This record gives sequence, C-alpha cells and structure tokens, in this order.
Amino acid sequence: MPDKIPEKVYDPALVEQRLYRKWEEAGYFHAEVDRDKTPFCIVIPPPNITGQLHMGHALDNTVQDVLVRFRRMQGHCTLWLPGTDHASIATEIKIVEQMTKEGLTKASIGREKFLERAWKWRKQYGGAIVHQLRKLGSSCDWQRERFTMDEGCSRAVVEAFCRLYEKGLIYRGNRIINWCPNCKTALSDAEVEYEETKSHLWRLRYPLKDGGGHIMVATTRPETMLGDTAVAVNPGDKRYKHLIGKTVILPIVNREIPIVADEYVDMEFGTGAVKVTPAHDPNDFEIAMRHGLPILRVLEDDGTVNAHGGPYAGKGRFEAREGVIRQLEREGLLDGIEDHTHNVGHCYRCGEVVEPIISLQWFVDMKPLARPAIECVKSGKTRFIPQRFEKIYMNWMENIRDWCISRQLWWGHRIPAYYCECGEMMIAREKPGKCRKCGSSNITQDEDILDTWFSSGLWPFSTLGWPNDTGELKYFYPTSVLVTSYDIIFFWVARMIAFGMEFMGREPFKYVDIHGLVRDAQGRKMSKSLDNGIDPLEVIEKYGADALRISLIMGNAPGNDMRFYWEKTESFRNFANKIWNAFRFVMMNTPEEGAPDIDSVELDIADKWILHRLNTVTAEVTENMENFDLGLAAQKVYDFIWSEYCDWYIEMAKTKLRGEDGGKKAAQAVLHHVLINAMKLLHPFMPFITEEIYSFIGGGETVMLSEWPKTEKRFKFPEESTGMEAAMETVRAIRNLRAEMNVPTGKKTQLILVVDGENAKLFEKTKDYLAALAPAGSVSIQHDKSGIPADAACAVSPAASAYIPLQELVDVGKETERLKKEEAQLLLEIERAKTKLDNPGFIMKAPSAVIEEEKMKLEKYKDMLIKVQERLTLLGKIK
RNA sequence: GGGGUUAUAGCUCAGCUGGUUAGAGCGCUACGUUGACAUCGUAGAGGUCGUUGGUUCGAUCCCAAUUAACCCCACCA
Repeated sequence: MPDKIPEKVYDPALVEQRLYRKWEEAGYFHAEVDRDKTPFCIVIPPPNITGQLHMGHALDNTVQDVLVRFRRMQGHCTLWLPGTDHASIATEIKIVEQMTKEGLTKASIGREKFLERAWKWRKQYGGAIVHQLRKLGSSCDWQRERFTMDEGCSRAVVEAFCRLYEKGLIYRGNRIINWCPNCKTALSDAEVEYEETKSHLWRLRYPLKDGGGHIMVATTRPETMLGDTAVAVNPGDKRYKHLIGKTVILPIVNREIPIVADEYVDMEFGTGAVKVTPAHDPNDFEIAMRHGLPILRVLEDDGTVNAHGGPYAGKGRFEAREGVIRQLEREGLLDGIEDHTHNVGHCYRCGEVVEPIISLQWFVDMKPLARPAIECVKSGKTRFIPQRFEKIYMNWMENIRDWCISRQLWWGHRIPAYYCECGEMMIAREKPGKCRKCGSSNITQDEDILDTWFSSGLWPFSTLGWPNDTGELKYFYPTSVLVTSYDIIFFWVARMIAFGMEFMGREPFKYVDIHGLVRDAQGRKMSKSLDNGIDPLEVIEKYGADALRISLIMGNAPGNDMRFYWEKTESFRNFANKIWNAFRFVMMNTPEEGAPDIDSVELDIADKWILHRLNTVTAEVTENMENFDLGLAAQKVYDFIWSEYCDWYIEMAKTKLRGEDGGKKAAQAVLHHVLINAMKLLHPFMPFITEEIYSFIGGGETVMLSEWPKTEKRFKFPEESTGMEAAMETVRAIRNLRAEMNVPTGKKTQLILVVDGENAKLFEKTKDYLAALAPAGSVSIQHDKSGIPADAACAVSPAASAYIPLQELVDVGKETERLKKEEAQLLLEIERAKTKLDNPGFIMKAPSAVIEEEKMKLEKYKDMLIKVQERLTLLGKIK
C-alpha cells in the first residue's frame, strides 16, 4: 500500500504519459507467435504520413485498442500491427505546395531530387501521427511498425503486380479515364467525387453539308465540340431518320463529320441528337468504337485546348467554353440555353473538376478478382459489423469495373514495366539487364507509379511478411478484425478482400467492424474549410485520453455517425474523477497489510449482492465485447461502477467499516475485490486510470496483462441479491417520501417496516443498511401493522411498506395527495396487467415464464394498492 | 434512376434475438457541505418511441406504405 492517500482530484496529465512509457518499455504491446495461444490480430488502417491526428483517427484507433486490450486480457496472442501509408497523391500535393512556396516546381528539380525531398518529408512528418496515436493509449506493437513504401511492402507490390500481369489481369490500354488537370494524373473511378451542380444545357446547331438546314445537338460541355467526330441519333427516331448517313460541318473548326445511328441515344433527352466526342466522354468513346469513328483529343494534360481546337488552342477549358458559346451565338448556331443540373466530377484530393480523357494507362481487370471477393462475404468468411454494410459492398463489387491503377505522379511505387528501345515491354520483379527480344541494354522503366490504394490493398499480408511465407503470416493471417469507417469500404476494404483472396487464397480478416464519422456539435462533417475540426490532442490535454476514449465509444451504436460535444467528454472526465475517489475511499479503508482475502471473510447480504452483480455484469460485458457492441459494454461497466458500486455498495460498506468485527474485514475484502475487477472490465475503455488504480491497490504489475474477469460460481447469490434489491427499492421509496414531505436528511426518524414472512428474513439482514441509507434512527421489522401510528407517513414498495411516524411533521393533505398519485399509478398498472392476463390468446400462446411474471406483477401491484388505500382511509379519518 | 441510414425526454443518443412501469448523459426544478468525490449526493419534472396500416396473444423493436432529413452508388449528352 502506498503511504499516502492520493490527491482528491484525478489529474490524467500526471499519469498517462508515465504509464504509456511503462507499458512500452516493458514490451507489453509486443507479440511473438505463440502456438499455445489463439491469435488475435488487427492491422491498423495506416494513417497518411501527411496527416495530423483527427477525431476520425481517434475513434478508429480507440475501437481497435478496446478490442485489442480485451483480447489480450482474455489470453489471446494479440498483435496490433501499426504503420503508415505513403499516400501517394495526398503527399505529393503537399510537397508540391511546399515547393511552390519556395518557387520550385517538379519539372525544375526533377524526379530524383523530388523523391529525395519526399523521403525527407516522410522522415520529418511521418512519425508525428504515430506519436499522436501513443497519446491515445494505443497498444500497438511498435516494434513491428511498417510503412507502405518500406522494402518489404514495396517488394509485395511488385510481386502482386507481376502475378496479376502474368495471369492476364493487368493490362495497359487506351481508355477513357478521369483526369485531374491540377494533379496532372489519372484517377480511378473511386477517386472522383460527384457533386450536383447547377449549369446549363446548350443547344447547338450543326449545319448539314448539303445545305439542307441544321441538326441540333445538346451539350453540357460545349467546348468539347472541338473534338466531335460525329453526331449520333437513335435509329428509331423518325425526326432524324432521313439524316442518318449525312454529313455535317462542325462549326468553328469546319470539320466534316457524319451523322450515325446508335441505340445509346435517348430520343427523349435534349434534342435527341448527340454530339460525339470520343476522346472526352466514355459513352461517346463506346459509340466511336462501334462506328469506327476517329478519336480526337482536344485537351492537354493541364486542361488547355490543344492544336485541334483551332482558334481556342492554348486556352483553358473553361475559357474555351465561354469562347465557343459566344462564337456560336455570333454565328447564329446557338439555338438556346436551358438550366440544367447535373453531376460534375471532382478530384477527391484537390477538388478540381476532373475531365474524362482518353489516355494510355494501366488497368486491373477486376471482374475475376471480384468473384471470390463476393463469395468471401456471401459465405460469411468475412462479416461486416453492422451487417447492412455487406449490401453496400456487394452492390459495388457486383458492378465493378476495371481499375485504373497508373498515376502520373512520382511519389509511390513505380510500375515494374520496362521498355526496350526496340519497343519490347517487359514486366519484371527486377529491372532486366537486357532486352529479352533484341538483347539491348537500353531499357527504361515506366514513368508512372501505382495508385496508392494498390499497396494498401496488400496491407493485411504484406505487413506480415508476404510474399515470404513467414511464421507471422501463417499464424496471424487471416487477421481477426479490420476496423474502419464506412467511407473507405470501396477504396480499401473491397480491394483488400479481393487481393487477399487472390494472393493468399483466404479472406484477409474475419470481421470488418465499421464505425461512422465523428461530426461537430451541429452534425456537420469536420473539415478544414469549415474550420470546425476538434483536435483530439487538445481534448486529451484538457480531459485526458481516457475521457476522450470512452466518450467516443459510449452512447453510440456500430456504424452510426456521432457528434462530438465537449460537455460529453467533460462528463467522462467527471466519471474518471468519480472512480478516482472511489479508489481513494478504498485506500483509506484498507489496512496497511493489504485487503483481506475474499475467501477468508464472512460475506453478508450487501457483499453478496455486489458480488452477484459483478458476476452478472462481467458476463454481459464480455458478451457485448465479443459481439462488437462496445457502446453497450462501456455503458454497463459505467453504470455498474457509478450506480451500483459507488452509489450503493460504498455507502453500505461505510456502516460496516465503522465497526470492528468481521463485517469490516468483509467490506474491505469486497471493496477491494470488486474494484480490481471493475478496473479490469473498464481497462479496454479507460486504460490509464484503470492501470494506475490497479497497480496501486496491489492488483499486480499491470492490469493490461491481467486475466479478464470471469463469472464465478461461488459468487452467485440470486436470492440475497433479490433481497438486497428489494431493500434498496424500499430505501428509494422512503427517500422519495422524505423528499416530498420535506423531511430534512439530518432528521433521524423512526422506521417501521411491514414485510411478509418470507421477505422478512432477508429484510432483517438489511436492517443496518436501511437505517443508514433511508436514513432512519431506528428500524423495526414486523409482520403486521399493529402499533403503527395512524398519522405515520407511508412508503409502499413492492416488498415492503415503510412507515415513518412523523408526529406533527406530517401534512395530512400533502400525504393524501401523494398517496392518491401513487394509487392512480397502481390502478393503471393493474389495469394493464389484468387486460393482458384476461386475454385468452395471451394465456394460450405466451411462454409460461412470461405469464408467470405478469401474474406476479399483478399480485404485487394489487398488494401495493391495498396498502396505499388503507393508508388513504386512515388519513381520511384523521381529517 | 438504384440502394442505404436516421426519425425515441428541451439537446445528443442507447435500447443487444418482440413481453421493461421505455433508459443514459447534458440541461432543468427542489433539497443537501463534520471525512471517497460539489468534476458530488438525494429526490423530481419531462416521451401517445415520425404518421398510417399489417403480422402477432403482445410491436419502440418485424412487414408494407407514407412524410421528413441525410448519405452512397449510377456514363443520359
């Protein structure tokens, strides 16, 4: 036992850092393969090296840490594998921004210097977020920390690429892709965010070559007309039937283009005639393929119009749009403008409007990979929590399209494709020394790098050593749970499952535990532009990591978004303080030689009640944790500690601690035992304070590695527990009565309980507690009402009627009113129960236990009603 | 166009396989300071569980429709 009682107010700042260091130095977080134990493994969603810890990370990592700490205590061989993501495009943007400030550009410094800079950046900032995770209490195995561009992960990327290529699942081709003119790279479909935008639909007139008038087309992007190579109409469209096969003169650039018939065209929309720009629209591209139309690209990589754009060459795409519209108007070829709302794609990193552009890129043929990935979830090998996210996943997977994986960026894994001067292309794990075709050694590597999500997709096994067949891989794969928010199911989860099935032949994780977003107090997404983000580190500084953690967990169901309130965290700071003071109380009342052994003392009804409750709570919490209902689990531990242990048991214990008999020893033992176990149950949620208390009160070296509580048969006391609860119910009724009758707490009254024979025995055992808690100067228990003053106030509870002779204190009118209210309440309940029991259907079909319960309720209420009415009669006489 | 989520106390949310006198935190009201804690205690007010049907002996919970808010996906120019 420490020699002095701790401060009255718990200060997390004094504790958290010290304990984290203790854990880390002791190696508690580290896991080695242990064949005697069940593995439990979580790989962290690697935060971007550019990142600062935000509330999303705080939530995500708290959930993981809760699961990990729980399983570790349960005796699993528990590995939480941390790491960071190079975040290709996000990081590159930041570096370019930084360079711009210095007046530098990528082109000016070149690839090599740029990469040097990027690695420097990684070294400088990459560790920040990882250190911030430590502040949260994350029990990651830092010895195993990985990085998506470290040697092993990079090797995995090359290996994966080569294997997919060898299987024919990766190909290079000219396709319409999403192009970000700002980042100057291709993007995958998933990386485009569509935003509904109010714009216009312009109707343009294209003159027919034969001078027979015009054909009218409608477009939302007039500038693309510069690249039109046809006009398409529906073959069944009577309006245009006679025009099919004719030629029109494309205005401005004066190119002759045909009118073709294609089923794709919707006769109802716009004018029913579509201008076809194969190089800048995926549908038009398809039409062009079907009709053998030329493909004419008119936009450069930076979004400016190229030489094909005639007078608009060199102009920006939006400037060109304005110009084209004005010119057509001048020439009388603009037929009209309608308001039109449509979805415009934006780059998910920089927000720039993306441009569909034909481009030579690398793609993964996803359909063959999707099939096993679908099967994996369908068969339940991987389960989503909550389950509804499976639908979202399925829907996406079933409609999956090829994945554009090449990026025209520098920071990332370079594509392992090599080109000889002779034109031969080689895909290889190492750069080939010589061309396999011509023998030349003039070989260059593809300039492009891979989508950052390609390496993320391999994360669950690349971090465990793949492609090597390591012991870790064998032991920890498939990992147990993946914790992430719903917004990256497509980017990440889906690809991990697809790759896991492909390369490992097994699901990457058994469960995907999905949580929502942390929003601000008004329910808005936290964002830089709104500047409404809350810094978790600031919260930790103010209220402690424990308070932050549990406020992110409690009161929230899996998959749902939540709002962050300072007040909420404050209330958990208060909870920490409450626990701290309960701990102080236990300390103050524990003898120097330590608390007596729980098995050496004689337990009374209060002891048995709290031990029984501990048992029950332990079972429930364990089950909730196993089902990922962390919010419920936390709630139960919270309620147990505050409402049962603190509010009731400690108060009961006080009466025993004042004495010097066996009761005192029992109280000491039970206070200690329950506190230790409560700390264990709470530890996953609030690791710091629980560790501090646990080690202080002699729980052992660390609560982290202590055994998760189990229900214990020897502490099952259903009868005593029920008895105690009945007494507590009576106490509440008495307190209520005292409050309503304005009896001051200091006033020690006499208390007479009328209890029937069976309960009387149990109540007899709670007498001292009743006296202390009601409170009452004296308590007597009897079977009938003999000798009770007519003007006593009466509190009726299910198991007992409590009479308090108040002499002049009682206000008959007020007491009558109070009892009338109770009477009405009871009548209502009786009515409800009666209706139920009178229902033949209920009697016939409801389970007997439910019927029995209802019958007992009815009896109880009837009984209480009689007592209340008796009092009312008596009071009536007094009047 | 398709899919999904949410709707429960003044506010923010729980309510786990249908049976509870529907809960918590914050806020509110009244009372309370001789030793665990005012970052506290005791008691209380406050909800026809969005609306309408249905299934069921029984629905906050299951089904359908409806209203409202939000989200995701989708190549209609």
